[in-house]
This record gives sequence, structure tokens and C-alpha cells, in this order.
Amino acid sequence: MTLSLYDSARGAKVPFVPLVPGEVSIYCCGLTVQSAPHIGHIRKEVVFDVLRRWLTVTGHRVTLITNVTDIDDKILAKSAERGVPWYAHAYANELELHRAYAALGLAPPTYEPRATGHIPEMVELVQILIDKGHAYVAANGSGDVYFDVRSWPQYGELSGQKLAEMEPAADADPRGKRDPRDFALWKGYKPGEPSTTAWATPWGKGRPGWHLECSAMAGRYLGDEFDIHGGGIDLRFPHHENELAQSRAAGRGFARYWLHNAWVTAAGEKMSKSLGNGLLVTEVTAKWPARAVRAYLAGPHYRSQIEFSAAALDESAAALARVDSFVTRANEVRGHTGAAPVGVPALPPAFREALDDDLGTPAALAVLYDKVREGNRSLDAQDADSAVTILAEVEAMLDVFGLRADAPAWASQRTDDLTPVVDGLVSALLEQRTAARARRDYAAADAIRDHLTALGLTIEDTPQGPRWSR
RNA sequence: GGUGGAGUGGCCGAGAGGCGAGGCAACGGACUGCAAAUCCGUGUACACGGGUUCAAAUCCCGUCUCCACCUCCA
Repeated sequence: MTLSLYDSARGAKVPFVPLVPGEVSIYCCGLTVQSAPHIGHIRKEVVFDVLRRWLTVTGHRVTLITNVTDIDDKILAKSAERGVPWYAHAYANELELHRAYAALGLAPPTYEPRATGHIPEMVELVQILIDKGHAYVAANGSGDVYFDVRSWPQYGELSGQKLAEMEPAADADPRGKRDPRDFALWKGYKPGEPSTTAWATPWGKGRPGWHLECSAMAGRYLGDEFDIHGGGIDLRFPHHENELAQSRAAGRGFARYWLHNAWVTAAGEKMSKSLGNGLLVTEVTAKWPARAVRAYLAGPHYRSQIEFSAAALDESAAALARVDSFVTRANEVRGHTGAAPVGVPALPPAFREALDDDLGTPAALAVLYDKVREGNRSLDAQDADSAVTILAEVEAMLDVFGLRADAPAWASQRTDDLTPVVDGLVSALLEQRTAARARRDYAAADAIRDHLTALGLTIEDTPQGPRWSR
């Protein structure tokens, strides 16, 4: 079985065949760094991180390009409000984004180009479009350059929109457009804007339009044609439609598959910057373990809308705790029995099939949970070899999700240098409790346990002695 | 007006003609000094009204509700 993916352009699940066997090129629209990332933004990163891991596990070399849009109207507006240079505002938010990557165990993209670093590529692309008659300089002397949608009959092919059926542009100001649906490739410099936003071009100074950036950067790093273009479903139109039109009109093959993830809702509505209902990644990771947050975002199918709630995060944390409990127990057994896996542990076929079917993470997780139960049964039955075999399988599955508890991504977050002290104190108390139990002084034993429980610790008695955890 | 999506058991969340995904919670049992953890067991859910079919949560028709995109948005 090979991977199939739901291609938004075709509106169907189709077999995925990379352009170059064994290699996959992905361009994924990143953030416009006008503010700190919220939990909805980071879902996209988690989804594509899992896809990247799965492609890697199945033998592909993956190149993932995720851009940072570091100049746009809102960045200019917000930075002006704050009284800081627009690039400083954008950079501060870019750093926030990187902190969010690290917090959620997301590997950085292969490369993360910034829009403003690719002006020459953009100018070149605009020039090609002008030369081919698909773009024009605005007639009003603004210095804007627009894509001429009526010159490109395929316009609408990605989103299934028909030009004639589209809502008449609410835009009363034609801004020198030939058609209200024409979109800006380049925005002419306006008096009052920072001089640092004015790049010289053959048609006057100005700055890039949003859609243009992605086409230019994808072309630069992935070539004229590449495998997958990803992003949030809300980008499908107009952003991706425009990217596709301008790239193909320039004679480039562009993306062969389009993957769109659904959003995270809050109280039934899409989280967004404009609604102000976005929960920042930092707010969420302050309340729940980052691994649980990652599990919450990676668990549901990527094309399903998910509703953010505290209860959902709690459940995610509880489910992960059961998995972790098995991993801990099995590792202990491996340690003191020296048991080794039987044969070569591999990812269960059902797990592979689930992910091969349009990245079916829910079904894949179901396989993981079943394996954990099976592993716990082996432990209960004192079957160490079987438990250790299953442990290896469980860890391999967790790895695909980026959820292995011992992964460096999570380890580096443990900076609490009081840990050894706490370990020592708790161990000392547990030794006293063990002694009390040995002399059947259960009142004293329970008093110690109650004390520790009140501090938020969980005490468990096992054949190898007491174990504690938080 | 156009385009797309959704309504599933207490909650989350899959599936998409026949065999009750999975998780969380709850209840019963095993285990335990008591617990915790673990395991075993317990649910006749698919917005509503019609229809097709031997069989519908899944297909068709109609209705209701909600969301998104068509303007910046992961």
C-alpha cells in the first residue's frame, strides 16, 4: 500500500507519487508575523510535521519550505501603533513562532525564507507576467501591479469558483484595476509609509503583494514544479488560487498536490487574529504539558475542524498518561530482566495503513492504544519478552507522532535543577513508608502517602517497590 | 448570489451501505493491607421528515441548525 492524499484541487483522495522517486518537496504557507502564534496556527505546523515524519519513515527525503511573511499591511499598521520599525515587530513575532516550534517539539523546516529576502525573485516573476500579458501596471499612477484574471481562463481551477459567480467586489475603490477581481502582485509605495518599505523596480518603488511572495519563494527553493503545497483551508481562496494562477501563467508547473488543514475553533468559531479569540500557544502550554497539546493537535484528522476546550486538553493528557505509564513499566521490566524484543519490531500494518490513507491519525492512534493495552496485558502476565517487543512498537509509533517522551525535544524542556533534590526527598519518605508497611503500621504508611498525594504526587506500589510520579 | 464543510453515545472524536474505531468519564469485577496503576466487563449513538435497499449513521429527496471562504487570516 502506498500513500494516498486528499488533493484539494481534484477534490478527491489520490495516490501520491512524488516527482522524483524517494524525494518529496513541500511548500507550506507560513505565518504573517503580525502577532504571536495562536493554537490554531500551530496546528498546521503539527499536521505537516507529522506528514513529514511519516514520509521520512516511509523512506523519503523531505524538503519542507515554510515561509515567513514579514511585510504586509497589518505588520505596518501594528508596528506604527507600537512605534517600532516594522521589521523589528515582524522579527519579534518570528522569534515567538520559533519558541512555539521548540515548545511543541516541531523540527524547524528545511528552510524558512522571509518574504523581504526575495525581492529579486518577485520582481522577476512580475516582469514575466507583464511580458506575457497576464499583469499590468495600474492605470492610476499608483505604481501597483495587478494580475489580470480575465487573461487566465483557468482562474478558479483550484477552488472551483467561477469568476462570473463571485461576489461583486465590495471594494468600491478600483485602484486602477481593469477588473475588481484582479489582485495585487506589487503595491506601489505610498507617501507616509516607511522608506524601508520601498524597493526599486522597473515600474516604480514599492513592496510585494502577499500572493506573489509564495510563488517566488517556492520557485526559488523547490523549482518550477514541486510535490505538495500546504496550508490552512482558509488560504485556498484567494491566496492559493492566486499563487497557482500567477505561477502557471508564468509558465511554471507549480504544485502537484494541494493539502489543506482545517482550523481550530473556539466556541464554534474559527480562531483568528481579527476575532481576537485566538489562544496563544504560550497560554496553552502554560496550562497543559506541551506533549499533551501536541497530541491534542495531531490526534484528530487534519481535515476535521476541532473545537478547543479545556476538557479536550485534559482528555488528551490523560490518554497520554496511560501510554506513558506503559512505557515506564515496560522500561523497568527491560531494565531488571534484560528482556529483549522478539524478532525485529516494526510498525504494525494497521498503523501504516491508517497513515497511508490520507494521514489517518485517528485510526493510527487507535492502533497505538490497542498495542498499549496488549503490552499492559503482557506485563501483568509477566511476559517480559512480549512486553519489551510491544514497547519497541509503541515507541516507534510515538515517534511518528513526535510524542516519544524521551525525545530530545521534550528532554531539553526539563530545566528544573531541583529535580534531584525532590527525587531524594521523596525517595527518603517512601523508604520510611516501606518500613512502616513492613511492620504493618498502615496508619503511618498512609499518612506519608496522603502527604505526598496532597502535594500532587501519585504513589503506586509495584512488585519492585513503590513508584512515584507527578 | 456563488463555493465548501459540519450536526455521531455523558464528553471528545473516527467511520461512510451489513460486522458498535479509539480516547476521556462513569459503573461493576480481578489485583492491592487500603489505594493508585493495570486488566476484564458494561453503551443498542449517528439533527429532523420521507424514500431506495434484504440491509442506511453511511445512498436519494426535502427540512432545520451551525461554520467557513468569496476582503487580511493556519
